[in-house]
Amino acid sequence: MPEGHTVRRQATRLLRVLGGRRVRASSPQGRFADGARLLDGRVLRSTDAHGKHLFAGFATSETARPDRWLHVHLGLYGVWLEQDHDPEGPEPPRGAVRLRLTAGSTTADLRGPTACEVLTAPQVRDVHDRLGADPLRRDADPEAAWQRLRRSRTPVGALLMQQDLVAGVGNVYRAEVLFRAGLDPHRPGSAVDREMWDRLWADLVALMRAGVRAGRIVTTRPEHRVRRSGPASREDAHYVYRRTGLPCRVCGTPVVAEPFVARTLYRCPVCQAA
DNA sequence: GCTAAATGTTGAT
DNA sequence: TCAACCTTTAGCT
Repeated sequence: MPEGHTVRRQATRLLRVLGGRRVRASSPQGRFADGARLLDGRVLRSTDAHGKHLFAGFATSETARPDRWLHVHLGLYGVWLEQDHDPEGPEPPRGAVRLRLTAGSTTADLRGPTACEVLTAPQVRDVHDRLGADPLRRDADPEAAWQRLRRSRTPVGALLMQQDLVAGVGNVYRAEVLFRAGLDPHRPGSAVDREMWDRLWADLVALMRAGVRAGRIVTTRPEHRVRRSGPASREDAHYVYRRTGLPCRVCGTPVVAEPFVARTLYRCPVCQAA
């Protein structure tokens, strides 16, 4: 589930349902008992997303500035589950719930995150500082990313996944944006020209914004789908991601998959020729 | 019904 | 380089 667009949605959602309210925090699973205690009884004042990292600012009152932040990274399995319930209380936790946040009749359960911790302001700044340009953020600095990319011999397909370069891109957006650009993932960053980088960045901004709106990743243009009208079906959502052996939507060549930097890389060998 | 893989990162070896 | 985190789903039988 979680690439940058998902985390952005969750940040918005969390603020909408729990923002401005005094929150009960607990760790039914027990692993985050100390952290939950630090948040329990505080007011959720703000949320933010940078790449795949979510921050939630908690304060002592409805008007105070946040003085501690919940920092969550979902990793591969992590998930937020929200429930509406009557005032007597939420349903008992299902599965291993690391953190439960409740205000009024709304509860958000966090399960399976890679990171879940309470940070101070300087520590939050440290996390931001080691993250790169997020296509979903207004303060993103694609120029800095370009300056690093153009000096790197690392394949562009690997660079796009480096969160300190571009934040929020995962395996789906990586594969899809490279396909849409007609770019071989193995090409070194230094062999990507400025025009191509600008195109990649603009496409990431457009695709990820669409992902935030739709709540899912859709990268295909209608003319490349089996069903050309209406919302894209699950089968029609991607050009190459998880389409190993299926014909490329543009040229018909079977899509190939290969292990690449500890992940599976999908591409069309013709549309993305070296 | 079972197994493997999955949109990710960290920390140990 | 690999295990761990922890759950869901796709693809088998």
